[in-house]
Amino acid sequence: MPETPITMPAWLKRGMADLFPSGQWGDADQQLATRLDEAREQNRPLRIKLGIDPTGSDLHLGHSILFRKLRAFQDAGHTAVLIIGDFTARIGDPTGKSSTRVQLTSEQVEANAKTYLAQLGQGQSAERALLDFTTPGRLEVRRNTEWLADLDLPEVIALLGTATVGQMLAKEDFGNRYGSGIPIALHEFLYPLLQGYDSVAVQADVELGGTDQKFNVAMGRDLQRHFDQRPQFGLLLPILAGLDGVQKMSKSLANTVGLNEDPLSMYSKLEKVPDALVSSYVVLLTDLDPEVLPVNPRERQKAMALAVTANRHGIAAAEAAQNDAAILVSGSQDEAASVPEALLADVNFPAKAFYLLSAIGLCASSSEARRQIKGGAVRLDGEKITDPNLEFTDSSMLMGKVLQVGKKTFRRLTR
RNA sequence: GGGUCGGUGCCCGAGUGGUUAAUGGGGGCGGACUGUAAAUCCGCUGGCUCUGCCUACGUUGGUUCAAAUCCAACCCGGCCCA
Repeated sequence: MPETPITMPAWLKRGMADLFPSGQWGDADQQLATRLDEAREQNRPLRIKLGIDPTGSDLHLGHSILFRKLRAFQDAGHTAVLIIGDFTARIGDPTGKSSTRVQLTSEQVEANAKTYLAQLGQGQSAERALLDFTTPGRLEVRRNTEWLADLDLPEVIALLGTATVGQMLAKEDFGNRYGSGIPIALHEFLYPLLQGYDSVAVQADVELGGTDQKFNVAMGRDLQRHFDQRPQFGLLLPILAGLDGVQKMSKSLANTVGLNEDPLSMYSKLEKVPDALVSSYVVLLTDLDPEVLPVNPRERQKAMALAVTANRHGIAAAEAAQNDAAILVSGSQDEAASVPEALLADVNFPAKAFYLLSAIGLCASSSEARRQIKGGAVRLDGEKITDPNLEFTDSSMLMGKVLQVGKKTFRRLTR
């Protein structure tokens, strides 16, 4: 006789894109709410797995969706198991065809892992931290070299034996690549298996991931069964759309907001995300009720940008950023407090305008700087510069002035 | 291993001996407009303290006054065969 279905708490459901298995009825292996309930009764926290590959140095808002959910589990008393994929990262993720796969050294991987942890709030004040690093029992940080580095060939072969080529090709991206003649290296097939094996190694009850991770998370379930463990639940969250509003937020697409960006640039980027994205940003990146947002689309953007920025930097800094963003656009730079500074010490005088822009990093190259000037994008204290070769004889004539490229990139020149 | 087709700028993709930093599209950036948006229109889109110079069409070498374009070897990939 079926039990009454247990409703899932709101914190769990918020933003959720997929949950499997997710039967309305069923025992603790079929229904996450039941498993949560069981955990409470037995006073045994669930183990919530989230894996990250330390292949870069910056985390962005897209990542933070997952960390926020992980944090919600922590706050509900469960154990976050953060897996740093140092093994897989070192081999180099082969996804993406022609790019030479950079083999990261273990030193680089470890350095990246450290910056990740710092961005998540390790060693920082608890209120700003994305994860709870301090409450005992709430966080385990594990590196998968711990169990992957020592697998021997028979074990690897056994792992490979648990899946078929057909299953692999059923995975969307493998299937697409195969279908359109883009090479797939054999060892790429090993990745889902290794990620699944991570679940075995840490005995995960739940694995968090983006919706693109469904295959890998499901693989974890298969492997756990294979190793006589209770299979984990897969809780998938949406992939955050990037600032372009179309593609996923990804550093290589240059449409990200970094977690350690200053409040002003964070706010400035967020307040102009496409209207269609505002609600999803609110749901996925804040605790606000989307219902309470202003109706006016412009005001919605601002409210969202303020909330997300405040989440990271505190409400005071976020409000200052909002204020400064408005001031900067209206053209009165002098009143804005939080304009990032640029050091004139890096510039050799006399300096022509195009060289100045590239020397302080406002433009990617001096050719780029010439183009921007010719395109009418560059202003010094609000006054348009039209001649790329305009020469500044020494730094004193520039001190304290605000140099601007386009509508939203500003630097205050200092020594 | 054999056959065959192919490797061009951020991406796709033209170009098959000579005003070629290389058509076109996408993307990106900038300008106008606007809601700091979308849509639309316009411009730009290798680098260099730049009236010029340098580096670019898988790699290396060769032919030529001249090569992304011809030749050779090599590297890498798709497909078919084994």
